[in-house]
Amino acid sequence: MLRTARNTASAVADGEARLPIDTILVGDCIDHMNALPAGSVDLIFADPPYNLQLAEGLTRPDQSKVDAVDDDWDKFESFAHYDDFTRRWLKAARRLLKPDGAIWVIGSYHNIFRVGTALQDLDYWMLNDIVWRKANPMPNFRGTRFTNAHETLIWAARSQKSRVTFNYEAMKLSNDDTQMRSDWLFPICTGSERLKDESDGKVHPTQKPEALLFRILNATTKPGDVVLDPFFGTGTTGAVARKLGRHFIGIEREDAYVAAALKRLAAIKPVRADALETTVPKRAAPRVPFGSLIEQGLIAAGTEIYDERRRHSALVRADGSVASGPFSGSIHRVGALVQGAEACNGWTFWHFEHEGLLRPIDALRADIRAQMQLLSA
Amino acid sequence: MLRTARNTASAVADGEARLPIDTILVGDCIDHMNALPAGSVDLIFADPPYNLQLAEGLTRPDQSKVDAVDDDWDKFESFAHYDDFTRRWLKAARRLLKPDGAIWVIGSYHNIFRVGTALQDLDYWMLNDIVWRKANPMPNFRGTRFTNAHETLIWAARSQKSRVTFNYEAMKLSNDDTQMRSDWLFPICTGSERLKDESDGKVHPTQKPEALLFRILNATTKPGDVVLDPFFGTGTTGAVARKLGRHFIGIEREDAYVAAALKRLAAIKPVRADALETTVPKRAAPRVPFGSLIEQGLIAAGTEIYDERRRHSALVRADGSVASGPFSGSIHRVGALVQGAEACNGWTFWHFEHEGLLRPIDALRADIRAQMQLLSA
DNA sequence: GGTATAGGTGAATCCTCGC
DNA sequence: AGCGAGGATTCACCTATAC
Repeated sequence: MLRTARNTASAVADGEARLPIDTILVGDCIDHMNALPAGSVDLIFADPPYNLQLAEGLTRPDQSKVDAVDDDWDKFESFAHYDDFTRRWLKAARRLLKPDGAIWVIGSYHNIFRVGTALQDLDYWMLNDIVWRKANPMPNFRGTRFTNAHETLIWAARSQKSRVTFNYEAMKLSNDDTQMRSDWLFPICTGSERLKDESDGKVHPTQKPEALLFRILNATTKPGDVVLDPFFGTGTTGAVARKLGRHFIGIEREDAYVAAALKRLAAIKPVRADALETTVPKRAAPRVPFGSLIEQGLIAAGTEIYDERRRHSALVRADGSVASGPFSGSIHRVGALVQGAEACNGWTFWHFEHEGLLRPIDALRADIRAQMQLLSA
Repeated sequence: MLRTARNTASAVADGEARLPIDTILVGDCIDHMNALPAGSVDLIFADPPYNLQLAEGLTRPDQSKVDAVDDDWDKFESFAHYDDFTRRWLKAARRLLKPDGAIWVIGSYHNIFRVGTALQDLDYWMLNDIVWRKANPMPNFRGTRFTNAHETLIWAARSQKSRVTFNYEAMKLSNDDTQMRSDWLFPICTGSERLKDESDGKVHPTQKPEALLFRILNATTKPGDVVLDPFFGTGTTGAVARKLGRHFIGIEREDAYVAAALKRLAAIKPVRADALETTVPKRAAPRVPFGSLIEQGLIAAGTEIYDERRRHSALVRADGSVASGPFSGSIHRVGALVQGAEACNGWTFWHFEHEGLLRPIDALRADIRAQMQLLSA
């Protein structure tokens, strides 16, 4: 029997009539996932039990006891049991994903290799492994190993042919205009962000920082997407999803975590809608054929166009093709041919003369797109 | 039939009468390992094929072709075949290790999860996973994923009860007196260190940097130890072992690699024991991209920011971009656009309001850096 | 002889749409 | 489904050449 805790009046969209959006489902994650409709979820974030094999009673050099993860939910009899559990929840998760859906799983060296192998065996398609470098990891108190200063995340598509969401431009521009790398630096979750119980202890032993989820959801979901977290804990995924205008479905077994998550989620304020807007990336911008530049008089048939260094030139013809020596065809084809290259982006390769300077013809396309924007507004 | 290439007159120690020390064994690594005496090796370093499964023909944005790893030795029919190969060589390797011996294996997300699972299944005992962060990785040319900027190493003991060598003090000393962490930063192998053939091409497609092996051997072997490398390639492990006064046994199948390794090893001069200390680069201030200020809650999405004289303003958006009138993009890009300038340092140009006063957003970056410094101290 | 510019390159599972 | 065409995409190094 499944119990459902609903924390908000949920706006249920068409076609998602049975999807318990912005809700925590209380109980076993495999049972709950199997009861949800197939192909209904955009992204899954999972922070499964790590199967830590800790010896009893780790103490710090000052003899104080380390509050280790020793909860029952992290206990498995063997790798075989852990693998069985892992494969069952990953299989249930895959059924829930839309064809272009993706999954994130976080883990440590105790379990991430089992998870990665299972993902590959279940025909997920690996996209990246990401390293969360902890700014403030727990030191290795015994001085017997390297400080365990990172955790590993796997980002995988539902299948090899899935065309997953990746907000490349957002990642790049938020990273001082260079590509976001696979190694991320964040502090662990401490201070006021860390949920405390009545006796001021941690509510959850492995609460993840919101910054981590912020980057994940920003990078691999769109506003309005549905994000499922089968190991919801105290609801970090839900909290960030709400802030970012995404929907969540949480599944959690422990009542104490559910209670803490509900309280936390009730206090979340979504960010302003206009702060969720993103720059339209070039690849999502409407297609503008070169011919329409000529039709609209932005460039005249008979004009000569050049590459940046004037090593090549071509003649713009009335039918939207260009000609250069023995070659003629599209701006792309001719750009490739004159260079002896396989391919070429004619929009950035070719330039026209304007007040003695060369400007890429892509600037004219941008003018047309701006004009289209105005007209449709 | 096994062939043996011996590059030096080897000093054979007592009890190691049959151990081909400081030698390259030419041929299949599993055959060779099975022919060596059990329990005779202190450490194994292995850089096995990664099973990359690359598609045809990746080009850079400038249309130049990427010289991919397409060697036959990296081709496997399926994960099952790769697993079978992995388990066979790891089993042979384990037989060779002394009771307190250990192994290092390096890989990428294509193979490292298979390797890690196999290690655990074969009763190796995992000690750390280590992340080699590449200072200069190849970018993601298509803008479809995060830059694959690291590789993963696993350090594992022969068994749970092995008492492995770990030179904790040496690591701490060489790391500004703080514990060495599990994330290591090194450049990839380029320049004069990279072995070139007659036509100036690379001899081996995946030559590892000596700095990586330096740290590994410094951390987990003692002078005089025997280090086996079953995928010897052009002999980085052997070169560093000799420099550090350790013995090596290399196994390699490809004659071209063996020839290059022999030539390389012949030129190695072991350094004096007292000169083994490595110089440690000063830790640079961590780069803090604007997006991480939002992720970490130092500035909220939806906040307005201004230039010093409030002539311009912009909206901070959740994805790390800012928007001002018709412009949106990075803090730098939009700073330039609103001024009509070519470039702009957004960190000093944009300000936020704090108790009625404008403070540059650069102050928030300084806060994050100070916080990270504190946390890691 | 330094300095500026140009060119090359690295373990990479690297596109999308319409016919 | 496969195919062809449009057109999107790069960072930190290194070396060589030109002044």
